[in-house]
Amino acid sequence: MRFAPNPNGPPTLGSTRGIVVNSEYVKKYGGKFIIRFDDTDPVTKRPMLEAYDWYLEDCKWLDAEPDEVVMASDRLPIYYEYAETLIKGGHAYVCTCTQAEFKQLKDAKQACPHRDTAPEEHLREWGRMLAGEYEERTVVLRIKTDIKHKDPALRDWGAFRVVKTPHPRPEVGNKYVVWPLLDFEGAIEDHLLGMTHIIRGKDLMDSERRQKYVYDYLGWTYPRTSHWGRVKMHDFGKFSTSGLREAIESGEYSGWDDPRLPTLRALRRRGIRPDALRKFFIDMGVGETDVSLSLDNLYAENRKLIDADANRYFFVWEPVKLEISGAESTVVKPSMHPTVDRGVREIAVEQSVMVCSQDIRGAKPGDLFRLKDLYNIRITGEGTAEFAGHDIETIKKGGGRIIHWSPVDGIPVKVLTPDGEVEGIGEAGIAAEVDKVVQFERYGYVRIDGADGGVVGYFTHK
RNA sequence: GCUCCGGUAGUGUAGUCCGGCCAAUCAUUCUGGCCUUUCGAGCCAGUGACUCGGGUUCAAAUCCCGGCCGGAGCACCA
Repeated sequence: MRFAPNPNGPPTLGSTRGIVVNSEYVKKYGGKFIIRFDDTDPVTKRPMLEAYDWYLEDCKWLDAEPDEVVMASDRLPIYYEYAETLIKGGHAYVCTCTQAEFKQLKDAKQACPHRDTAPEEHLREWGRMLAGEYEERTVVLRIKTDIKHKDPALRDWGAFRVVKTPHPRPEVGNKYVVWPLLDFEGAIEDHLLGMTHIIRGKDLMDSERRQKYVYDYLGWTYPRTSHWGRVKMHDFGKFSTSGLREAIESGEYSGWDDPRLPTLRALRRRGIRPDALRKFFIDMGVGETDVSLSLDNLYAENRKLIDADANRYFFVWEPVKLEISGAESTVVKPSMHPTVDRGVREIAVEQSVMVCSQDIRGAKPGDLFRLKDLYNIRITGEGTAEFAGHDIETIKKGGGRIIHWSPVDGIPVKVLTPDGEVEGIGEAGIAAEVDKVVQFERYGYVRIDGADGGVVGYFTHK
């Protein structure tokens, strides 16, 4: 099995499906998992040097460490060799039609003038291509299929073109001016790497039919294939790698791990666990149906994994101060977790606390509230309340609400969410949870990213 | 325009190849209940689907034909 990305950006939720599903088959049935970088386009989908490592990192994180890593840009001489074989056999030809000319002929099921000249001539022209004697977009090597094929997508397709922009990898640089297109590179590699099965997007369905011509000419057997449909994520808008890159460069996003992005780096930073992602994609299966999915399932899986480990804390957003009269100073000790015994936290309270403004908005004097783990209060005015006893039962019977709160000397906390930033105040203990996922009660799970100069958290999910 | 795929509850999925055991699986969402000093977790219950029309058959989600809807390919992108 293989996963064959173009490293022109970091792995996203979409790539994850390829990584997880392919690697899962290997785990289940044996065989090798190979990651092959299809980095044969130095211009339109120019690879990013950092992204090679990002893919490897993320694969490892996803428990999908490849048995082998191949970079297509290292292997151009191999592709040239097979191209030559095909030319000699009369199965490929050098075509100097313009794109528009060829399209017109192809749509009319007509061969172009170059198609039927002698292989020796094409071999000579191929040599000139490799020598750099042709400019970009003036020449292409085509694979002969059936120019009258009823499906226009299968008629004589391009296998190599001229690109004079240097490749971003320094070890490749400007070594080559003739680059293979995906259908050719992939066809050769899948055979050479001993691929028995291919699972990929259904946008590549016609690739199989095109590549089969090459396999037939070379006497090879095509791997077994299956395809999955288009994936739309309604939690994220439409995005493309190049579009994201622009938005990041313009400062719209903070980087490739901005919590608003569907990249794996962002999800990791938000505290999504790799096993949740694996389960999510394995459960999704490999149907050819187009899916429009919501991340609820992923979040639900993740919640099951993190809940037992997530310590509870109070975090108050849109904080407002509430003065409480008649209460004694005290230190409360709420537990870290409601069902798992992991000790307690200590919070000192004098005559005031911070609460969420939305909780007391509209409250009238006389309304009863329970400050969770502390005591009952009765509202007496705008921003003021009075102590109303310790007995939880009165709240349960009287129907007052239980709300959370924060000490007035708490620490500032900023949470980065897919919908923007939320600022507030929280317990001091949060600062000790860096790199862990905690649950802010009545808010959601948050991964604490840093605590220097105020706590910054990445919102995981509710 | 030509060609190729697909269509099971709000969402994803099992079942479709080899018709009956499918008044249709699982997960999630939503609703309600229990429990609980979280609007969290756990437990319980409920709502909710075979795209439509025809055909074959004793019997169709499953096979055939047509319509409708959705997606993809027809690049010197991957």
